[in-house]
Amino acid sequence: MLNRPTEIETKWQERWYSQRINEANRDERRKFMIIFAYPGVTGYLHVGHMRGFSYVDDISRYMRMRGYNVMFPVGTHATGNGPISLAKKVAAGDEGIISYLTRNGCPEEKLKDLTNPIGVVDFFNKVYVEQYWRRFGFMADWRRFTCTIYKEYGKFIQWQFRKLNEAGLLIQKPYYAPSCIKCGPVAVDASETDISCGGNAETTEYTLMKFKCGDLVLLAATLRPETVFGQTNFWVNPDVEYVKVRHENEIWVMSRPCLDKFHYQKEGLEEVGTIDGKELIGRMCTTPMTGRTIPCLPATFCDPEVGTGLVVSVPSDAPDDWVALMMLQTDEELCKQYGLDFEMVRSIMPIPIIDTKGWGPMPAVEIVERMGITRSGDPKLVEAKKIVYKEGFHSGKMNGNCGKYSDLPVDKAKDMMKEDMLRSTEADLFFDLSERVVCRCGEPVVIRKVDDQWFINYADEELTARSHDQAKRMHIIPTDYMTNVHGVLDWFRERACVRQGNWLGTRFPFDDKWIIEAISDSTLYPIFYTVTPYVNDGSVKAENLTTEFFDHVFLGKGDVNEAARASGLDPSLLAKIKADVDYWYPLDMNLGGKEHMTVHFPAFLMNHVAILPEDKLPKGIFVNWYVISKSGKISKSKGGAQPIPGAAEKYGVDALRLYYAHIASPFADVEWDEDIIENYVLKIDRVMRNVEELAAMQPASQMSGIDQWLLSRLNTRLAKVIGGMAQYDLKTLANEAYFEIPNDLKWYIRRGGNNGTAMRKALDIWVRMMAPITPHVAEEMWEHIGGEGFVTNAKFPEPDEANSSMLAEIAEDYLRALMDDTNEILKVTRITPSRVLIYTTSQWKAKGMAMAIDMAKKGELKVPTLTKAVMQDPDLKQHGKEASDYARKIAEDLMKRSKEELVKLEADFDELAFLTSAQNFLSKEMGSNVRVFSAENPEKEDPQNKARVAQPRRPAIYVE
RNA sequence: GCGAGGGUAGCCAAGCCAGGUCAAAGGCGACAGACUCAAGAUCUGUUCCUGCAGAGGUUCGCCGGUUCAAAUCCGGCCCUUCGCACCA
Repeated sequence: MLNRPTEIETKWQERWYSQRINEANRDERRKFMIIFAYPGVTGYLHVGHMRGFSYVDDISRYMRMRGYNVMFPVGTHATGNGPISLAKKVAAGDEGIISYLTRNGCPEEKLKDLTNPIGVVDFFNKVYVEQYWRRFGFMADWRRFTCTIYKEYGKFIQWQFRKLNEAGLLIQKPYYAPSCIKCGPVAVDASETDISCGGNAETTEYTLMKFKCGDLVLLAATLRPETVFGQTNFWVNPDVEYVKVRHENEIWVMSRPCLDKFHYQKEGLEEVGTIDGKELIGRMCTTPMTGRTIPCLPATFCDPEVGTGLVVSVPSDAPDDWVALMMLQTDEELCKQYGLDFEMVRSIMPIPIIDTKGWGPMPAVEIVERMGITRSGDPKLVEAKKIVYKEGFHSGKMNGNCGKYSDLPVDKAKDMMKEDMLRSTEADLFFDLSERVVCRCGEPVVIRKVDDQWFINYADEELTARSHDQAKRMHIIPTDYMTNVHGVLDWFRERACVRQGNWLGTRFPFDDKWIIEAISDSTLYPIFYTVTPYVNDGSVKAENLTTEFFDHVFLGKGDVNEAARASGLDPSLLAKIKADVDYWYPLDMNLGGKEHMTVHFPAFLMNHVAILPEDKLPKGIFVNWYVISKSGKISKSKGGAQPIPGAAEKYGVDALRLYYAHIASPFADVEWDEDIIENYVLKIDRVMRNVEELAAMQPASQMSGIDQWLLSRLNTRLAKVIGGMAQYDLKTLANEAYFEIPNDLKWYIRRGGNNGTAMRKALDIWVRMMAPITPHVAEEMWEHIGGEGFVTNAKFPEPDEANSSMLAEIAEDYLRALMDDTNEILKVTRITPSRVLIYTTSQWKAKGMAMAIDMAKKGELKVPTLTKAVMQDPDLKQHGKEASDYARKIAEDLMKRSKEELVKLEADFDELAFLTSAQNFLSKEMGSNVRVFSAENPEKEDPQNKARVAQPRRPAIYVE
């Protein structure tokens, strides 16, 4: 056998792929189609990504060994601006990106290809397929590869959108989206793919309320429109210069940063001048809705960067306002300075507006007092605001001061009052980010209004209901997600599905200015893999992929000849493709990382439900967790993780695959730790040497007890593995095949097993069990033990009743327990034994046990019942108190036993004969002479009268 | 804020849904022994506490409950991780 992993990998990959056993073609077998959610082309991937990918290959290999015709296609997702921005940087000679590329193995001469986005995509497509997936020996059908920017893929996506439109699921309405002022829309997310800072920012919706102030309109931005009835005054920052902005017939006042941002959200804003905050102070303005007159007062906490830089004061419910008001009301000097009438200021009283359980009428006043806050800018105010807001929002009710909104819960009143003010044009909307966000290009990110944004209406009730139904029928792993996915489906709303700007992707079929967005073009795609081989071999071209083509092959619409005419394809080819689609689809399993739980998986499901007939809806979802580094998630954009080819070379592909499968349940994050990987490298090596040594064993015709034991054990393990794999439990497979079975084999050898015939059977089973997870070394071992063909194509072993031997398993368990007991005695007594004497149970105890088991099986076992029965039996009765003590003891013991254990205990197992046959083994193990007697043997040696404590399955032991 | 997960021996990690075979698989580490000139590999034993006879005691985040019986079921609490929409 070869022993260098890389040699083994190369050898078998060449054979697999040259014989094309990885290619999936329709035949009579049951089919199984599995994919992983294709990765985005954003640069080099890292060892963490291989976790989920390798699960798919493990499962696909297992399923093919179980007799399924398995299709495992791969592809990539290149939609978006990732490739564009990468190409730009390479073109600009950015040193960071170039060092990142070369460090990951990009040859110098390739760099020039990476200066354009398509070059980037082509390059990485090759890297993913060759350096990752083929390198890992995947049984993927490479002929089916596709990428989201291929023009044929685009045809498919356009068809998908036509179908969504026909289903009435495309809608158009205004949208407020984060957008770089230069690059267009960006994703604001913590991994900061598009942006260089501000990943945790959220979009906040402010209600802009208008306050008439002479010929001006002051705009106050608020998150709490429901507090209108509690407004007592207006806050202006005296140190800020505000701008006057003409909008239609009004002159609005706001801070300059606000105007800068507002431009992206509102048409027709024209700056017509500026006004100092100081000038506004002391003026009176009119509140919206209530039409009251309130004064403008000075406040330094008004930040021009937040909202409009102008704030309306609700001291009853806003701690900031109450504190500022208190300060002003006790500072006559300051009031004078601004020319304010001190008495007027002092006469301002908070107006209670919300009743909140556990609070008085004015929570802000209350909490400020409780927390001992006395001045603006106190950091405790942040917390105070949070508490009051939260309590009020969730459990508050508008009180009698609130006109027609009285008695409404706060969360309802909030929406109603906002809507009412918007309708009466007393308010407007303004969106802002909760923190500063900067694009990768260095320009700020703002919220931009898009008037005619297209959405996919995932909120559609019928679609949602049907998706729920399908989700219930699906095999969703882990089971937690099976329950959770329903919540997600309900929460799923309209989703913006197209965008403008410099992006790779498919043109929106109804309006060329839009490009279909990155998530919307990656939901229905698994079905496209049924067509890709024909695209890739040239028999179907982009122009053939007409609506009629897809309607016919995917939906079974229309006559084949009509569809052939419309698509320009031969009817026989069309019929063949349709038959393929009907054979392969639905998709049996879609595996993806946990990040897909709230967006990709529901969208994947809903698009299928929206477009495809019932018999083509997906059947399974598998969610896997991450490999993380010590510092947190290994991030694509931040790098720092081991490149995949380097890891493959260093550890060997099979060791890595075993690591992924065995290190933890797929539903837990694991930490990448090189020392742990090394252990798996050793494990693979050990297993191979094991097989080599065991295969050399000479055949024997006679089956001994230990031979039977070995085969029976394998049987038991197989049953467990196959049971687990019904849930794709790769960890159990890995644990049994690579850890438990080697331990069994060790025991077999230790017990003197040396039957090559039995071993041959065992190895045949064992090697096949290893084939799904570590296929390369499994092939190597399979070849070595004389297996036929590829183990990849072999059947997965199944438990064979003929190999099962309960007695053999009972015997070895019994022996182990005896050895453990003896060891414990030796440990406690610190005796180095010169002689060990063992006594098996006496007949009357065996009889008592049988009676107890009988009762236990009927569920009648109780201490008094057994004691009574025992004392009525003449054989037992003669042992008097010893018998009744024994009865109590075994009754207590057996009541705790499971059914399986009772069956084992009941089995007719001859302890004396077995131990006698194991006498030599025990002597060798103990390093001393071991002798076995029946407790009833009158000839026995029994210096300390130990024999009488012997029980069934619990021999007495004497050491000296 | 909304939603979901997790806390198991020195460490990693099964077990929990279907309570009893659980002082709790497996791995790693550590210690001791065998083999070896030696190291490594391999094999054997030990690795919560106590114990000179195979036993007993206390454990599965904390508190309480259900039960003959709880790591497992129920309630509350503490800590922690994750997802939340133009990243896929």
